[in-house]
Amino acid sequence: MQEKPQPPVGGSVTADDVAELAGVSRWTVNRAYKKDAPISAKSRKKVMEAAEKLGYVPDLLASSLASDRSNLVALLIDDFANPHKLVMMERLTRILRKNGWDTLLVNTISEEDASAALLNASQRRVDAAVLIGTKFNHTELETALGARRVKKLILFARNTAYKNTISICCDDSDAMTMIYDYVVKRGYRKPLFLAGPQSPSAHVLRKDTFLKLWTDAWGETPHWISVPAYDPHLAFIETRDYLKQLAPSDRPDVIVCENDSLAMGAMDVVRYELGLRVPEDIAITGFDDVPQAAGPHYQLTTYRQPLTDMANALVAVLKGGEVAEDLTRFDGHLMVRTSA
Amino acid sequence: MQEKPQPPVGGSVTADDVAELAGVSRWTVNRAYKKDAPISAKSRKKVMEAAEKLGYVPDLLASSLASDRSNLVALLIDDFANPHKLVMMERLTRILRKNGWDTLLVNTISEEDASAALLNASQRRVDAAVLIGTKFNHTELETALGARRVKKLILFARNTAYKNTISICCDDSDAMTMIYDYVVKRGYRKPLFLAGPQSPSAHVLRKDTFLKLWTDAWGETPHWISVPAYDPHLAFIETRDYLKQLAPSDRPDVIVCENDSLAMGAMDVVRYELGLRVPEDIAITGFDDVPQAAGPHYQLTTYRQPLTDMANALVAVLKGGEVAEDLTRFDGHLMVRTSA
DNA sequence: ATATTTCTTGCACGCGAGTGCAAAACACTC
DNA sequence: GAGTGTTTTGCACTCGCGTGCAAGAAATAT
Repeated sequence: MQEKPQPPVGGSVTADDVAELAGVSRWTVNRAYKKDAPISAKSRKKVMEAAEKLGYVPDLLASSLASDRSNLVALLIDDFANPHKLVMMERLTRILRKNGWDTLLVNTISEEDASAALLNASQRRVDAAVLIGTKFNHTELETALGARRVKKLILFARNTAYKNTISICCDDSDAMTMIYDYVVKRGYRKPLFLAGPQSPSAHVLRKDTFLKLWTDAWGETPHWISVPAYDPHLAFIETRDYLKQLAPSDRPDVIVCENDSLAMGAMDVVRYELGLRVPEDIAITGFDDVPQAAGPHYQLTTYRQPLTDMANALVAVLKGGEVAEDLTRFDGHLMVRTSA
Repeated sequence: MQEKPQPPVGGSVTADDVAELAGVSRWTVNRAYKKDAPISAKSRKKVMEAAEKLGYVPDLLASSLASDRSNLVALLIDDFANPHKLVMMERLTRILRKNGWDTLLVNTISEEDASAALLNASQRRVDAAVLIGTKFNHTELETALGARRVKKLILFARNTAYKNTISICCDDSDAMTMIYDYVVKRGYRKPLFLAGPQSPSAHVLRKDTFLKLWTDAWGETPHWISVPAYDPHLAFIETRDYLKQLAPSDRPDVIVCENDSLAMGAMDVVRYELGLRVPEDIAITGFDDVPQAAGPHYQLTTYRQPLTDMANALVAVLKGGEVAEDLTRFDGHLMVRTSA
């Protein structure tokens, strides 16, 4: 029923139409839209007025095709259970948009679809693929680069040794060292490390750093368990199963988590399954500083990454210059709250 | 440094290349990729082999340009504080992708950027714009339709009386009636309604329905307050300010919230600011059934919308057929948990 | 074997704009 | 006002593929 939009004329207005009305050539019309193009103020004005009158907007599809620059970025996510992703998406889309890029949201949850989705994105000639997922594997990356149209592959908030890839993240080992120092300073001595999926990808660095620091300083390696996804609910299950089979005297006095998503699940276990207090009985630390972490319930001591700076760095990379600084060493803050 | 991908030849493989290698014309190559196109099995096979060998993938940009069908949908969001959005995004992207559509994520948080973002999306000739935001205003919609390239405007999980717009949502008034019935059945008699922004858009229907039902049945209109965004933290603040100035005897016995995002904020107030118990002192209901609502902490009684069905309906609309059924009357379930 | 019908294939033209260069228009100097 | 330099403008060609139609090949009928 609502089948007839197109209040103006049928079809869309092209640069030719504008050119005719403005009494110039089509190329001049296009120039009018290009920042610092060789065009006189007068004819730009004529063009803009004509464009306004006709409701003309340049067609990005045609433009991308002709120029081989799509101003499109694919954002690949496989982890919609982690609220931090929402924060990242908001920040990234906003900052990318401000700089002229649009964002293609690609859901790579199911393994099979992942490479298909990536391929599909590449068919749109995205200027870059940004991964903020967790489980990406190397063959997937190969696929991405294999499809020649993905010009840049960027891991956001993740580090990796994989070549041909640009990583924008903070220094996990510095960050984890801060957490370690804090935990030790507060007097905790029986830590449990709660890790995410043990894929060959990024986060393991956090675990490894913490375990190594602890082992070097105290002579014994802390226990640790792994959760197959950064999902609070899965973290809840794994942590519960682990803690419940432990004698009370063997319980940790602090659970250091790879991120907030896991920390929230762990805290729920401590309180609702074990009936213990946080931090008096068991303290908890996270990573990411999701919005909920600041709420009265969790009050999570965690680490906040400088997302805005990182997003701006992403823009810089997209703009193409060789970026001088090291993009894997951003510094964040330790947010101290009451959970530890 | 990682500046030379393109393992194969420089530039990308086009249908012409494939055609040459396969010994057919370019058009036959394209036909090979088109479901039920007039082409012999033999030549399709030849083409596919050649394509495989060269690593050819059809260019969607060129295709969209030529066919005026982008298979792109713009997803507009202005509310990244509500965890339910993450669920929606996951569901929508997955189902859209399965049906051949890609998703452009457009952040419309800042009012100024909103119409610019929308315009920008329209320049990519999206097949439709799907709004899952909250504060969209009518002028924005006008802008969207004004840019002739937005062919369809769809409100997802929101109802509206606005013409030229397709709404896919569940029947808010049925849903709210279920909640009302439940609340009454459980014996609550002093409700407070916690509403979101009072824009001329959708959700007010939930508030209006509840207030009307209550007023009709009990002769007096419940108190209600409004939060300027569906943000748990803002809900916390508003609810706290309201409840704290109330004499204990005037406190509600149940807080009916427009959605879970608000409900979580409200519950935190009840517990951590008032030091009361949920549901014994004050019960709480939500709407949406976000993942956290099922966690041990909130255990929120809420209403779950049939997102998958709704997403499939969206696909049906995109596929263009006049959809017979009423798209504004999906039915969800009341998820009864311990919060009320 | 010839006439028909049906399936395949090739092609001209178009989608809407970008690029680099050459011609045209304007400015300025002496 | 001719000569030189600079700014503007126009144009041919290209990007990779879709559409509709007409010619060619293959299959069926007579």
